[in-house]
Amino acid sequence: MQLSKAEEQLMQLLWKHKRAIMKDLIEAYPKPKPATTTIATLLKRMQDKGFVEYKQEGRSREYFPLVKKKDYFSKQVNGLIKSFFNNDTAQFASFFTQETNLTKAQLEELKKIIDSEIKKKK
Amino acid sequence: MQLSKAEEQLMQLLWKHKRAIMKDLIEAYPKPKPATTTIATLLKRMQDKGFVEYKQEGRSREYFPLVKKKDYFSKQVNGLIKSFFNNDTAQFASFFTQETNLTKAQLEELKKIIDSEIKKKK
DNA sequence: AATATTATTCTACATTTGTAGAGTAATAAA
DNA sequence: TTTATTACTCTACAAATGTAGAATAATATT
Repeated sequence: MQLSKAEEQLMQLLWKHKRAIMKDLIEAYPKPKPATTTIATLLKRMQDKGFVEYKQEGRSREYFPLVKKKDYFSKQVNGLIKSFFNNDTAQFASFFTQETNLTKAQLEELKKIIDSEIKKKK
Repeated sequence: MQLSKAEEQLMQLLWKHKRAIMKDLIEAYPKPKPATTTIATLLKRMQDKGFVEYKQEGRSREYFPLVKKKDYFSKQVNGLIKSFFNNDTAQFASFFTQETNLTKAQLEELKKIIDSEIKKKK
């Protein structure tokens, strides 16, 4: 099952905090902070979906992510690549490189990374 | 406004066909083809959202996309980069390069593309 | 102890989404 | 022209989502 938009936003906060009680999470929200009950609902749903767990800590709970941000992100990107490039990762990569506004310096940087990846693969 | 999952899937078909009447679209669906009315509903909603338009062609309509696949895709990727990498495209790029299973050949290929991009920027 | 504060759960409700039947108009076939 | 077929629109409805008030339990204040 997937996280909805609102859930994903909250997940980002959790990833950032590593572990957090509801209070912290709400504080982390910008301007029109949602009601505590809203967050409570989201956390509960995220638990049901298996993305979050908590540990009772005194009177409150310390929530923490069950899935790594990296893994979640990878899944997202792969989903995109799958539907838009028919799973051809390389095609995506070249598209990305050409369509994104990376500066020359960033491109150089990227090239360096790719080079070291190539070496690793060897 | 955004396309929902089902709408996006239909959009992919439209992008592939360039222009198509409902019949073609339904045919393009795999195994458990949705009811015609389902597709009709989706097309209507997509119109409301401004992603699709049609031209009456005899007794049926020829539907066509109003947004380019490329643009739509870019927006998706940028959304991801924004929420996961705080808008740091380069960081995303390096992450992508390291986490994706590109073969050595694909990496070489990508490197070539990046090189030509670098030259373009120069 | 009586009361206020917190942290959660329960319930609720408006939207959005996925799916499709019923109805209708236009056209084609008998 | 009577009937069947097509191509839609309208209406419907269950599930998922976004949001939050009311109720409750546990704890902290007065």
